[in-house]
Amino acid sequence: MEKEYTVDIPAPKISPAFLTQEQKMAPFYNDKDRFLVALDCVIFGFYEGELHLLLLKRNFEPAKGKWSVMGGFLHAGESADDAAKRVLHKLTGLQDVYMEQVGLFGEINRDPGERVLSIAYYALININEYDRELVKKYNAHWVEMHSLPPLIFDHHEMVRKARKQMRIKASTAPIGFNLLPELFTLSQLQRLYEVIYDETLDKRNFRKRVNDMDYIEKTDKIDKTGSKRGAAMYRFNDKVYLKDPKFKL
Amino acid sequence: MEKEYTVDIPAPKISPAFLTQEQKMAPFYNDKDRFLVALDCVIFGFYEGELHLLLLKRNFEPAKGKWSVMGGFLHAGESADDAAKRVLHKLTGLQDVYMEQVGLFGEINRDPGERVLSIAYYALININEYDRELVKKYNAHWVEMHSLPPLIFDHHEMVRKARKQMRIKASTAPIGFNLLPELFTLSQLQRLYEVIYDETLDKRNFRKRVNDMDYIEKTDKIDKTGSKRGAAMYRFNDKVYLKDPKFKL
DNA sequence: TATATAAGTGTTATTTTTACACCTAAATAA
DNA sequence: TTATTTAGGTGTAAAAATAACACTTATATA
Repeated sequence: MEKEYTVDIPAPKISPAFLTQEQKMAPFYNDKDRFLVALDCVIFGFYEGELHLLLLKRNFEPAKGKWSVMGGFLHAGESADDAAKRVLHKLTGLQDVYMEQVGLFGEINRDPGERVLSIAYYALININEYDRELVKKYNAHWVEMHSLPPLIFDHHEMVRKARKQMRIKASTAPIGFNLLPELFTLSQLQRLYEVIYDETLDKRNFRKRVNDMDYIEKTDKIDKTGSKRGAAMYRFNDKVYLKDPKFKL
Repeated sequence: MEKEYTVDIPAPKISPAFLTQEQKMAPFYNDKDRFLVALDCVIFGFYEGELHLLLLKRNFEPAKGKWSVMGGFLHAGESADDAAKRVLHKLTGLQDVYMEQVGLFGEINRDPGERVLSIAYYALININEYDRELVKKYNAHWVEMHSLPPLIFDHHEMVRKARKQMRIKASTAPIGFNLLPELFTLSQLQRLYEVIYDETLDKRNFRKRVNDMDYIEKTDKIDKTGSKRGAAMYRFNDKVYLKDPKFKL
């Protein structure tokens, strides 16, 4: 009568939801391994015409001088996405930031201390808006993508994957605007896409394509900081974009 | 003197590797939550001109009649990728199968029983080669992609994401061949890409492009099963492909 | 008022993609 | 034996997308 619940049931996986209380208590189900799970967040920023990462430098032993991306541990009461948001907020003070999961990193010895799984995310932030006090507190610094220092563990691999995923996404979805201030010039936008794709773009062809996107709106503001002549400032209008969400740059 | 190791150290995450033994023992570090972690594998197969999924049907309570993808729990001694291979092997008897991680699913209540994180993978298998006895034992069946039954938990979301990722990957990497027998006709190949993209393709344009790919080699074998006339059989040559790995269909 | 600097603007050539219809080989039916 | 049926196999031209390319303009500063 209890027999139908023995371990001979030909079910490849028994979710806890499908277990009786007896089963949950039984040794067979109790011996499932449990894991520490971390979140690691690759934070992209754009300034002075270059892509940067916000990295933490350890100024104490051990591993003094090594760098890492911002991380934290997953808590029992929060989803993975929420935990990633918490970790990002802890360092930058920012909320409602564009984030995407990169994937789970699960090599046994990726953390040489104890086994820790890590869920990597990337975030795109506007470099003008983060909390500089917090960043100072964590000894974090903006580092140019092209001259990254040695990173701990598999953080280089995370960065590499995040960078690739970001590039692919940025080509078909208007996520790049998260890296810019609300108002930007076309030269800034072009330079942003040049560093995202890591290739130069033709100015006239670029502007032609931008011109066809109704949701990139010219404002009457002029930016005088970048040139003597001054450049028209533009804005991304997400309401207009959502009416016909097509993007290709 | 012990002071530098207190929890006031301004480090956002302390990896176990960076902890002293004292720290690991301390309550602050011991209270990190640990999680059950599952692997779920979305298995694609191609036959009778349609994409199929290998799904498990529960023929016992609870949730009798509901379906799921193949899954299993992560063990302490294996990497996530290895665990995914183990899970796939357990159901199909196959090794060295093309697999890709889809991502981590981490909503708190995704499993209504107890919290379980799940790392989703997808696999592409040649439908002629799996172990039918094992599949029968697990009560698994091939189900057509266009008429999927209700699935447990967030498995529909996993399938959706796996499907999308597979489609994108298949357009720029020669992964589709994993779904075909070693020798195949151009009609079979075209039909495969039609179901992957979910759109019809022009026969002449398709063959023109295939013809430009030196690593899709014509053999002297003729397939007589699909037509009266018989069709030339082709083979994917990965050695040739790797000399100049470009693919676009 | 001359100079330096980034902003701004159209046209043409090239490449890529799409559209499109008939003949062929072999099995099967008449 | 001949006709019919069926999937296999083949090339060209139009259309669309992409890439190449150079000069004028507005303004601050020398």
